[in-house]
Amino acid sequence: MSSNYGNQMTTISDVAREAKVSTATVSRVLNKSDKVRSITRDRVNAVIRKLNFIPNVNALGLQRKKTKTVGLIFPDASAYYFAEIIQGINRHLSQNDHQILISSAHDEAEEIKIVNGFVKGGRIDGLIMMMPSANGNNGFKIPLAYEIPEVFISCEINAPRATTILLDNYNAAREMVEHLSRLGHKRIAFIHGGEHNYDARERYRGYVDGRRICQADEDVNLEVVGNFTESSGFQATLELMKCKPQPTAIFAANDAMAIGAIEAARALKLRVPSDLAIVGFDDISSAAYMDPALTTVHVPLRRLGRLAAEALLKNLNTDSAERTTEKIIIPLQHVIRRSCGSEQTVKSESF
Amino acid sequence: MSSNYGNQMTTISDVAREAKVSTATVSRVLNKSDKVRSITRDRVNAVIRKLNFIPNVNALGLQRKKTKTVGLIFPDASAYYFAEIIQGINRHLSQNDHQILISSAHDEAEEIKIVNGFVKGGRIDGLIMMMPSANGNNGFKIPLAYEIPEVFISCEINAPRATTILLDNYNAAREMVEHLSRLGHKRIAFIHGGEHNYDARERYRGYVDGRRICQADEDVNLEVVGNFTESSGFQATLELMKCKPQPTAIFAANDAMAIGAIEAARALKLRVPSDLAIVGFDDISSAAYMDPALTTVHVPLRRLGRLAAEALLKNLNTDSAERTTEKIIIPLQHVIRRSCGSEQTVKSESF
DNA sequence: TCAAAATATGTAAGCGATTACATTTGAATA
DNA sequence: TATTCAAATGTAATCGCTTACATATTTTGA
Repeated sequence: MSSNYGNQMTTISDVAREAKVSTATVSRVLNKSDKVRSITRDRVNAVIRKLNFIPNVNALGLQRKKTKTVGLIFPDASAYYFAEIIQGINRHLSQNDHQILISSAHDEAEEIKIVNGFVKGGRIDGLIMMMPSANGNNGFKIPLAYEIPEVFISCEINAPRATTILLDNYNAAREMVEHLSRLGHKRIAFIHGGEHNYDARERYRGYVDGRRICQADEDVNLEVVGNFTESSGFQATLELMKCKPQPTAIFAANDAMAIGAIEAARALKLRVPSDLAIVGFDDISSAAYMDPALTTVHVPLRRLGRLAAEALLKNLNTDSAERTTEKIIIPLQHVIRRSCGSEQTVKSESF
Repeated sequence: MSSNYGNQMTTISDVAREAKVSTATVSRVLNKSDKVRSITRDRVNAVIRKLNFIPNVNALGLQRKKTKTVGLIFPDASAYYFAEIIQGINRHLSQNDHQILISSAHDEAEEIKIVNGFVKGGRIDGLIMMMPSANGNNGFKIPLAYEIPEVFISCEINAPRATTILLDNYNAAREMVEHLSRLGHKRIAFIHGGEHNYDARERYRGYVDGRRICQADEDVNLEVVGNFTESSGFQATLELMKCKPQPTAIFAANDAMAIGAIEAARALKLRVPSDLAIVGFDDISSAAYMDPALTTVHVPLRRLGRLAAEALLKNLNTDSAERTTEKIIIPLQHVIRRSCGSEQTVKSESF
């Protein structure tokens, strides 16, 4: 049983002994202090290389109160979202010599517990949180009290001295409705992603406003609530098509539900887009390969991740008093494909 | 500039002072030692709760040589794979009070550097590596020298005292060919995933053997190399269909390439499955929703992740001398849908 | 050449925990 | 009540590193 780091950890003392200097000097070399004679520096560096010495992170963290580690919290749900964003974050952080500690939380109580452990345990220097279900008024207060830099992705907490990164869901959704309207649709249905989700709420808001602006039908029967899964999109569509008069277009709050909607249309022997136009949101990778290819809104998830990482790094060496409250909004672009029935801008998918 | 943990970190001394005991006693309470009088224990616990004390992880790591952290290395590539597996790992580890430090590496040199930093830096207690491109003979030696427990996912390094978890790609691929053969196909083409990938090589091996067993055509023109992307599947299919006589079935080494193949068939005005049967491997979530729904092999990625986490945890408190070399092979199941043209087992996709 | 100034290096305390060992406490026994 | 001994608690060293301060060395200038 038990075991320490297993093999011999080389420590700074080993290096000092071998190089015939004190640990202080080794430390100065490691930290690129300028007050070391170059001949000494070379000797120490040679030993460091020879022994393959890497400073112990725990000792560093204990002493410096910095761990070069960033915490990343995300909900269990959307694997695709998560995977893409984390890829963006990861790339940028590792290029800047920082590590990522991850954890997923189902609810806010769990989230608070995790963040609490990370921060008070001295594990992390900064925090990136993805929690679309949070909304300022449900008591999500604790993490904000900590004085490490924080970046919130897609949630509407108005966190002072933190950075919030949001997608411009509202305008993209409104413009999508306008696009459908220009194609002649009057009865444009919407499959909601669920009240508890920030992105979903914003997309819905864009839909409602777009519908009004275009003077399309404002029938509440044209709105059904799904939960971002294919099967909910399928069910929602069956529901919507019972409505009289039937909708001629369906706008799903994400691509997965749009795929379910297409499947449902097929089950109902409706042709997409001629009988029923269907559009989504996200531009997942398969959207371009489906039949018909899905008209949707492109969401640059990796870029989102990179922006989050950049924002965090910027604040990592900043005293909390100097930090500002920032909100970054990412504009979104439509990708017009076949499923909306528009022929005007059919981009040839470049294989 | 600068900043420590920001707000007051409560330390064990704060607790000791407040509870009027020594830090040793607080430590004993924290570690559930039985030699603390219950009245003292209660008093200390009350203070711990009152001050919201959480032990500093760096101090713990320095002292105990254990960080309750597991390193997770994966290649940059396959987001879907990664996301699913990590979800499985994450769930199991967090239930068992362990954190995950992630990093992605493009090549093995980078990988070695990262692992080296993690291990010698004292950051992690164990390691899970996903690196399908590794193969025992290309000098991937260094991580194996460390004495922390290791789990390798989908790679064929024969690591002593480590656990390797593999998918039963070979048999699943062979059986898929047999299935196509039973449907009457003689010219079964294969889109390879690339020589550098373990899963791809195994699937190819299964294809070759299946083809021979079924006495299907053994024409090298029926084999094209792709790279696991949709577009490579598209290109590969255009290539394959130039072959005379044309293949009547295409087996793609993963679903993404199968999707590209279907797209290509569509471009060539071929109907799937009547003109050309197409099958994939992975069972990605959209496979069931495509048109036609994709016949494929289901790969239980989350379970794979959980198994990896379990295997690692099991070894975490085991001395390296007591560790055994283990190999876990996960059997795979086919999912027969429409794209292969089989009507015998069409499972109704349950919405 | 020698003192003063400037620069390089060493010494030792401390970061926040654990733990071997020493000491105190209190219950049991005579 | 005094004595003994086990149980409870405290003291201080330690983990690997940084850094203020002390000391040693080199450089500079007269």
